[in-house]
Amino acid sequence: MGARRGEDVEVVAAPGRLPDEPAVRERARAIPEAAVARLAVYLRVLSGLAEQGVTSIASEELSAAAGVNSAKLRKDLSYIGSYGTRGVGYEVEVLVDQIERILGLTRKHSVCVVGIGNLGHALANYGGFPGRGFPVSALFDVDEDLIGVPVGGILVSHVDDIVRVCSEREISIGVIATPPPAAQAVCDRLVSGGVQCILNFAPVVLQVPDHVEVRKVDLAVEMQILSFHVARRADEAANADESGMVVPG
Amino acid sequence: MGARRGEDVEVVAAPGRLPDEPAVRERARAIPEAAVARLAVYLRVLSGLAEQGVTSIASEELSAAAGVNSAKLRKDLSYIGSYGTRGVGYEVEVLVDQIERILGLTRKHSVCVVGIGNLGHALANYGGFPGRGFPVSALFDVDEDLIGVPVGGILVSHVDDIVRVCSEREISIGVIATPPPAAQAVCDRLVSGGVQCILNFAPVVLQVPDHVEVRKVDLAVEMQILSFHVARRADEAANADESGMVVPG
DNA sequence: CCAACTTTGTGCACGCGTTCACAAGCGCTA
DNA sequence: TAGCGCTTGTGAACGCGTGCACAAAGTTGG
Repeated sequence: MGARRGEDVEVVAAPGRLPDEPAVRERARAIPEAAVARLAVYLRVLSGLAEQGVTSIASEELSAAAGVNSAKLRKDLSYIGSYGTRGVGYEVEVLVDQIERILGLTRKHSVCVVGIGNLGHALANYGGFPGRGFPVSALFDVDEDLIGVPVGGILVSHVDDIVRVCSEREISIGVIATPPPAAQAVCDRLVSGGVQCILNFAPVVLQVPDHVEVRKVDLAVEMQILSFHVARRADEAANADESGMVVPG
Repeated sequence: MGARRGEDVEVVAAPGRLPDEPAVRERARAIPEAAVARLAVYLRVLSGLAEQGVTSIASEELSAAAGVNSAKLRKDLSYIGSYGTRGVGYEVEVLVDQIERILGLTRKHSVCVVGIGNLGHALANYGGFPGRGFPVSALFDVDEDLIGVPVGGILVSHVDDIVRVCSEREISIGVIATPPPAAQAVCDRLVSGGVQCILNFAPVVLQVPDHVEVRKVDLAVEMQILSFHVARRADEAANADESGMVVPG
């Protein structure tokens, strides 16, 4: 849900393509975003299973563990190819490899965190991020007292050096954990530094060029959505009440 | 994206309802989740405008500030009623009040945070959460060294006391920031303690009863989605390359 | 080797959310 | 007060994602 996205992605998949051509790359483009998010969840569940020594699993069981229905799981997996065996199920290791390939986890993506406050600290210490590796290879802040201090094994640099450091260390993903007013300026520098994707924790709508992908994690919004549901429940209860409904039990 | 949601919400809105009846409560149920999330964003933008002394605004300008198109903005606002003036725009204060009402922000919702590690610390110190208040009124951890220690002004309690403390302080929203293995047990206790909604930071698919709402914030998944986009871009570039495309510039 | 059973992969239909485009409504001006 | 221009609010069409249900395919047992 970046500032502008999709909008005009007109070409979803080449329509008149030869059927025998693999077209993996075109296929990748056609995977719905929601499915990509679920694939990441499947990957985690599968990794857990692999550690437990499970080698094979059916869609029914895997879908239950991932909290979706089995048809959706199979459709999601079909986006990346046919790696199951009918009558048997899926080989865990094969799925793990294929999902990692599609998600681009075979290459390591260097990450930087900007804003080493409470949240930034937490993110920096997260340690390469759960699951396999997104190495955090740069940290930035404005506070002079923090510059040069190691956090989670990385030395904090000054935000003025974002462009240079990001270029040097080939950072592809930037995480913004600054106060809201600083976010847009930091974002601009990350873009100048060649960062392709941004994960934004600041409650601000970022403006970015079309070639940069933004995802935002907005705690206030999440809380307010929950608040909405609490209110909705309360209203429902009030409604049921005034319409003379008998309380069960 | 809780474990199970929606599924069978058959009743979307009473079909043959009298047109003159307000039916605000029924209306509330019909607001799509995506629209609720955007309403929260509009609310933040509007609050900022109000502070700057702006009293009135048109959909075109507001939508630009929120990063959506104007038609979507107007449709979203129409879900909560007709509070605009044709030919003029919307009164900022009116919109703020109405969105707050719909989101249930008129009542304060007490929040608790479970797991006072790096992330939990950050959340506890977030200070009533951005925008107007979600007072954090309880903190929990297993670590004996943390029990009784004040974090962000609140004393940390033991996770064994979750049920009692949540009941006593009428906590309606629980935030889980524990390691993955502890998440489900903590979740069960929160539910027993009467918590209605859960915000889950642990990379685990939580199982909850139907009457509890779960939202998850999964950093690993977010990173992997970004990774997918990086990979997609790289593939596109490779494609364009091998098809003999001329690099612009 | 055949039959029965199991599970995948997917065509199709349904429903929700987004977008378009315009009618309805309000204010301003003459 | 009538006409004009602007902006809202929404009916309708479109497109995407979800869920169903079944054909295809593979395995096991006789």
